[in-house]
Parts: sequence; structure tokens; C-alpha cells
Amino acid sequence: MSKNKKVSLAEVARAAGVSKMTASRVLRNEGGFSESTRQKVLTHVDRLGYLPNRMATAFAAGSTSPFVGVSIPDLGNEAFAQVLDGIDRKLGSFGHQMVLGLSRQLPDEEERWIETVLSWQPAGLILTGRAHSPRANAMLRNSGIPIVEIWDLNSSPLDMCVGLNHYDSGYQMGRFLIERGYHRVGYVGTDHGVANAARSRLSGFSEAVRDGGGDVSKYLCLNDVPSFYPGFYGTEQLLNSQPDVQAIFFQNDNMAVGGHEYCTSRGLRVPEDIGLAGWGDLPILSVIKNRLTTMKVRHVRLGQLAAEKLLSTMHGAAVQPVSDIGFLLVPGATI
Amino acid sequence: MSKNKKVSLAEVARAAGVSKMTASRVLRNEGGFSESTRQKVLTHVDRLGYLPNRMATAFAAGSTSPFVGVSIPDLGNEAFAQVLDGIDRKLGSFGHQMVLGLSRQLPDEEERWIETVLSWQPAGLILTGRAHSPRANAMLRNSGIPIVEIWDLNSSPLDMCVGLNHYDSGYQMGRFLIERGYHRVGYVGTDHGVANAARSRLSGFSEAVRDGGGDVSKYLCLNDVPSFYPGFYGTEQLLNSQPDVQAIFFQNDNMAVGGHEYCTSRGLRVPEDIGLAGWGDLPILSVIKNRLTTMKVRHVRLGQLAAEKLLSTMHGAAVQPVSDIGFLLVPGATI
DNA sequence: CGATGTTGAGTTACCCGTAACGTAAAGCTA
DNA sequence: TAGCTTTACGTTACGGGTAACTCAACATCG
Repeated sequence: MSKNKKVSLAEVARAAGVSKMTASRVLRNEGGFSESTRQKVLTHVDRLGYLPNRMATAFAAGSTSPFVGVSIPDLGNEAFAQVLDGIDRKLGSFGHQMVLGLSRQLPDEEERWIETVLSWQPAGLILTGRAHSPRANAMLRNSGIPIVEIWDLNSSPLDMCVGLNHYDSGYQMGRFLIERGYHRVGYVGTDHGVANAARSRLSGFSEAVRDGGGDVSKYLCLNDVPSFYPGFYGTEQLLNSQPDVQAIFFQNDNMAVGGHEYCTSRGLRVPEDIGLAGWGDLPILSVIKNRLTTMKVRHVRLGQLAAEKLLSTMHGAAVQPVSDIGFLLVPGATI
Repeated sequence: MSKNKKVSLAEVARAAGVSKMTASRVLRNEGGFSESTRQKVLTHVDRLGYLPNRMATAFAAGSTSPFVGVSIPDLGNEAFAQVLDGIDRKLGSFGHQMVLGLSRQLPDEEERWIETVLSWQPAGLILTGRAHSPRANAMLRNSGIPIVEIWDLNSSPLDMCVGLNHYDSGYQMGRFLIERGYHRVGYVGTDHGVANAARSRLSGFSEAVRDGGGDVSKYLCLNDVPSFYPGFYGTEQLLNSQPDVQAIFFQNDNMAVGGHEYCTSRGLRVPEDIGLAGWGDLPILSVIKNRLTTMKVRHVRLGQLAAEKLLSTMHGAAVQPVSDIGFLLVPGATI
């Protein structure tokens, strides 16, 4: 590895026998130079392995970096992996880069991350959820850059918002179960973060069940992460403590698949003995024999839309500040 | 949203009635100022919502940004999600940020990404695989920053390397199947990128099977992405064209689970009628009834190690350039 | 009481590109 | 051929911090 100090434009210019300005013009193909000069400059650029220092450029122009900060809670959650994919496709085609932050559901972590990222003049931010610390809110409001809050729909966002109404999606699923004749219905999910979207889903779900005369709080099991095994284990816990539960709504499909495996391993038939429903229409569903009742959400599209809003704002276009990406209940064979 | 131009240190200093330098000293807690001055400066910092411009600091110091570029092929692959998680935990605790690039297995995309990221003076890079374009290699070599190539073990890395010998892991799985008495063994995987790790696994696997007198090339099905459904569909294709196949090795566990579902949906018993093996010990396995034979790889640890190498190098510590993270064949109930 | 430190500042220069402006030489026009 | 335009550069200044230096006021000491 070469311990080369970085080659600067001045060195290239000196080597080529021209001024910095001329070299700069050649590199930006700005015109106003002769062909022979161009050749000279480019030759030395190549020979010295010069790479422009964009930090200096952006700094001089007083402009932002091409970085867009993207904060999500967790990569283990496939839904967010898909959202990121959507964001990256859009941003990448416009020369922007993602600076990824994993908040791990901790507002303090998010605040620190926001402060660090903002101090590097990002072109924009995409944040998951709407629960930020007061100091974070102040910094964000002061930043003057476009910000998109995603996932949770928010009628009064900091700036812009793309998401869905998690409460309603939970309510709809609850009513669906009630209408199908289930009364003793439960919920298996995770328990970190008080203001997150999954919590809203649970609230809506509980409300619908209450409206139907049931009570979810008797049939509740909250674990740590929303993945396969916590779904399996949570279902075991719930069935052991409340064997009369008739149907379970899971925080997401991966948990539901874990729960489904537990039920069948225990000899329970789905849906005859117990009904199961997931959320998110995650990839695993495409291969599971027993078609899971789920809530379809267009995660990739959500990411793309968020990135589009950001890009449009940067280019000065008028943008609808809030977009509802919606959801769709997909009845399966497990209810 | 305030259209505030960014507040600069000079404005804070002016408001506080001191020089820029004094304000700077207070903010960096460098000493050499009185308590009353400190109060004045901090009051105005707060009032104006001043956030230091780290780009200017780094630029002036000629130093790098705190950004570490991380390039992976794809977020849909849970193995890489885990690697990223490991990287983020280590980097985050040292104040570094990840700039994520998704190469989507296209060397040209990677080259463009590398050029952009390098022009922003990252503190280091983590790249997946060892196949970079010639121009990318030149830029990397010239950059003078620490670089870790991950995933594929590489005896002569650009700089540093953490990974495993995919060829060997494939060979070991192949020999395992042969020793268990399977002869007509197949492979279901993906087909993009000629020099990627999965390809190495297939090579090693093929070699082992050939050593055992078989021929994988007769029983091969390559799809697009290494996820559940392509595993399901690929297995269907393979079984339709070569019904006499006795065992299948999948590129990863998610594909294997898809294949397993297909087999049982067709009434095949696993392993009595057909043997199945996966790779990676991915989360889904924890809930699948039929314990899948797989290859365990410590993905999170791999990411952590890569980040550690980077951080150590940045702090001038001597670092072992190449680390083999290893793998472990976990015999299950599907072979 | 002058010499010497110490404290708490301010001043200057610099990092690396680029905007804005200046200019010499060549080309073109009337 | 004077006068104007164009071409192909060069020069200067700037941005937001900070290193390195300078400097004035006051304290301390022999």
C-alpha cells in the first residue's frame, strides 16, 4: 500500500505546467482550453492517479455532500432490508450515497447518530418512525435539509413522510379475526420502544378485538426481536399459559412462521385448532405450504417513494409532503 | 422548515463578542479561556443552534472523514445483513459511520461506487469479494486508506482480508454427501457473477463429488436470487428434468428451505426420498422441524473482525492482514 | 523595581477546489 | 489597420474551521 500523500490538483497542474484553474477546467470539461492542454493535464492526472477531493469542492461551494443519512432500527428485519433496497436504487441512480445508521430502537443512539451525520452536511435524511428526542427534533428542524420520516404515517411530519397507518392495519386484522368467529385472540410480538409502529398495530388490533367483545391483553406475549425463533418461543409461552387461545396475530410474518412451526410441532392443526395471522408479506411466505393470512405492504415502493421525495425537494420541485403507501389484508389458509 | 443558512462559527463568535478562535477553543474545550467567556460562547451556540461543520474541520486538517465505505452485493441475503450488523456495532462505538453500497454483483457498479466514495476521503473501506475492475484496483491501491476485503478468503489481498475458504466448504459438503452414500447429487443456486464465493463453493462441491465418482453438472439448476422462492422453483425444475437426483446442495439455507417445501409438497420424504443440505445457518433454521444439514458461518463475527482490523490499522496498530473465520458442517436430519 | 511567567485572548495562514474577474494574443470585421 | 470579439489561459479571493504564532495585561519573584 502506497503511503502517498494524496495528490492534489495543484500538483497535477504543476506537473502539466498549467495553473490550477486550467487543470480544474479540463477535469470538469468546462471548456476554455486547447486540445493540447487537455491532453497534458489528463496525462498527468492519470500518471499521478489523481482523484478529486469532493470534500474540498463541496466545502468551497458551501453545498452539501452527496450523502443521504438513512436510519432504520434493525437490519434483521427483512421489511427494512427491502425498504433500503428501494431507497438505494433511487438514490444511486442520482449519484447519492447512503450513510446507514442502525438505531436499535434507542432514541439516544438515534440522537447521537443524527448529530454526527448532520455535522457532515448530508443532502438529506430518511428516518424511521417519528419518535425523536427533543434535541434531535431541534437539530433536524434547524438543519434546513429535506427530511423524510418513513414507516409510520404522520399527519404533521417534521418535513415529509411516507408510510402507512399501522393502527388501522392492526384494527383491520383484528376485525377480520373477529368476523371469522374468533373471540379469544392473542398477539405475539416484541417489546422495545414504546412509540414504534408495531405498538400502534397492537393498539389497533386490541381496539378491534375489544369492539368485538374480546380482550387481547389476556393473550399477549412480547419477546425481544421480531424474528423466526422469538415467534416460535413466544407461541410456546402463550399456549402454555393460555391454552384456550383461538387465534394469534404476530408482529410480522417471520414470527408467524415460527409460531406456525411451533403449533404443528405440538400437533395443532392450523386453522382448525388455532388461527394464525402475520404481517408484511415477507419472502418466506412464498414457499410455506399453508398460505399465511397476512398484511401486504409494498416495502420496496415505500423506500423508493421516500427517496423520490428527497430528490425532488433537492431539485426544487414541489412535493406532496405526506404519502400513504397503504396496506392490503391478504386472507390465507391459516384463519 | 427553516430556510436558515447554516450558522457558522464566525456568527457565534460575533454574537458572543469574541474571535472565531476563542469560540473554537471553547467548543473543543481546549483551555485558554475564562469561565465567563465559556458561558457567553455556549449560550450563543445554543441560542443559534450552531452545529460544527465537520467537513470544514476534516478538510482543513487534510484528514479523512469518519465514513467507512461498506460494499455488499445485496441486502436480501440475510448473511450480509448479519455481517453489516457486526460491522456497525464495532464502527459505531468508535464514532465512525457506514456508507453503504450495493454492488448488485456488477463490477461496474462497484467501480463507480468506489470512485465516488473515495473522492470523499473515507477513513477506510470494506469490500465484499476480491473481484474488482482493474481501474478500481488501481484507485484502491492509490488511496492509501485501509481496506478490508471480506467473505472470500484471499491469500494476497489488496490490503487486509477476513473470510473463509468457500471452495473448501463446498468440498467438505460434497464429501459429506458422498460418504453418506449419495451419488447422484445436485446443486441449486444462483448464476450471477463469475468469480463470487458461491461459485467457489460449487466448484469445491463439484470436485468432491467428482472425486466420489459422481457428476454435479448433470444435476444443476441456477436461478436469479438466493432466496426462498428461487430455491422452491429451482428444486421443481431440477426434479422435473432429473427425477433420479438423490440429494441437493443449496447455495444457502433460505433456498434449501424453499427446496424442502417443494419436496414435501410433492410428497417426497426428506431424507428418505431425497437428501437436502443448505449453507450459512440462517435464522429460519431455528424453527424448521426437519433439522437442515448446513454449514455454520459466524457472520456477525466476520463483520466485527473486519471492522476491528480497519480500526486497528487506523490507530496505527499492527494487524494480521488475513483472518480465516472458518466454517463448521452441522449434520442435520435432512441427509 | 525590572525580569520573567502565566493567562486569555486575537491574528495570520492554510487546507483544495472553484467563482469571478483579469488579460494577453489571435482572429475577425468594417 | 484600428477596434472589437473570442480564445485560452492566469490571478485573486473565498469558504469554515484550526495550528501556530503574537500580544497585552497581570502576577510573581529575586
